[in-house]
Amino acid sequence: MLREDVTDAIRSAVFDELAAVGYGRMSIEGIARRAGVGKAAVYRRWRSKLPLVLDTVSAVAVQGMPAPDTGSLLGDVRLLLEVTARALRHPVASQIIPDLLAEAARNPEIAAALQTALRDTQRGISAAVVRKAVERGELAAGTDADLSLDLIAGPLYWRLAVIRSPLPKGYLDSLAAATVTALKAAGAAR
Amino acid sequence: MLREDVTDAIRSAVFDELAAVGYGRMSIEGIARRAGVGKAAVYRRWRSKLPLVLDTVSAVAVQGMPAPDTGSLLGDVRLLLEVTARALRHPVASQIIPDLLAEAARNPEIAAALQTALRDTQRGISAAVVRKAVERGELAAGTDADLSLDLIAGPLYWRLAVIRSPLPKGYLDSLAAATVTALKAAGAAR
DNA sequence: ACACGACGAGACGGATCCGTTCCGTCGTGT
DNA sequence: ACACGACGGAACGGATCCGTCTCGTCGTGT
Repeated sequence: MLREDVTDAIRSAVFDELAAVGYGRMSIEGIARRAGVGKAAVYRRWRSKLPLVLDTVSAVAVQGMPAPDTGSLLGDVRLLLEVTARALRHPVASQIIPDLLAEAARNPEIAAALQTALRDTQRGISAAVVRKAVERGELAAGTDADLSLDLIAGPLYWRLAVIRSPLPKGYLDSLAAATVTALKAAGAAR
Repeated sequence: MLREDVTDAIRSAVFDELAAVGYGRMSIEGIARRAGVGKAAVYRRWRSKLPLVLDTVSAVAVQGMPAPDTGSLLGDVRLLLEVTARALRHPVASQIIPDLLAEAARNPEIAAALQTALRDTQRGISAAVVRKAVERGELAAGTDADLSLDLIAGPLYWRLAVIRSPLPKGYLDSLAAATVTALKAAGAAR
């Protein structure tokens, strides 16, 4: 019977190691060292680095974020941006996510794992927000779901994970307002 | 006298190696092998991996992109998106840029190099586009330059470098129209 | 109370890379 | 024409990691 506390220590060490050195440089030796664990304890659970990371990442993704439902498109977008910003501010997340996304361009299995862990979740939430706005008459019926996700998620991800600049006071409000306007324009354009 | 063809072969190999394995796994041994060159030829030019990459990246960034000037905000944004999309479609670029950006979160020297190579350039172009639109009366005078860059660059980078989905026909047109609307809203909000 | 087995530690042979040093060759500048 | 030096190749000791395999210890289930 594998000890759960050891499993947890390893999973936690994977996150720290991913954040510290990235997937490329990550080593099982380093993870075991960081977790205070023998290498055998790791190999007893996962065959290699890839399944270890895939499993650890998938385990986190299960925590599905519920779609916001504030009654207005602006409110939903504002809340969605707020939650996303909070997630992307965690130093560990903002290190690991871009790192794994870059690695996904090279590794189809990582790409698939991130697809279901991040992309599908966000796409679903974004689609739900748009759908409800259409029902309320705030957006045109044909509003493109993919373009909507790009408009909602793109600027904030760019700001927090690419440029890595801080968010000035009131930034999320301005961004939410601009995004809602963009969504309306995107629906009207077709 | 160092031979220039050898220097070029090394620089080219750096790009291929960065795209193939990423900065973390990149090795001077691998670069020399790929370039068909002795390791000494590399060490004769650069002291280690970091200056090699910094120098190679900086060399590319010199090719400054001119700010678009089509006479209308929509035209400028549309052209800017087109040029950016073309750049981000190059497989090598779309592999290297996210990889180095992720590494930049760990390495201040890489961060500084990318700052001047990418960020400052884009920021300048975006600011010029916004400034001209303000002069034409298309945007309010106080339109925030940082938010504008986020709105212009974010969705397309998200789409091409994060999600990595193809651009449907007419996507750039819809995106440009939505972005222009967002920019106008961003200016009016303050 | 006892046995099973997971545990941390670490040694192992093999692999890869580091940065340096030595060759013998070949291109270049004067 | 000649010498200087950069070249590709290869080897070097040292370092790190791989994946496996031993230890002796210690926790757990029955």
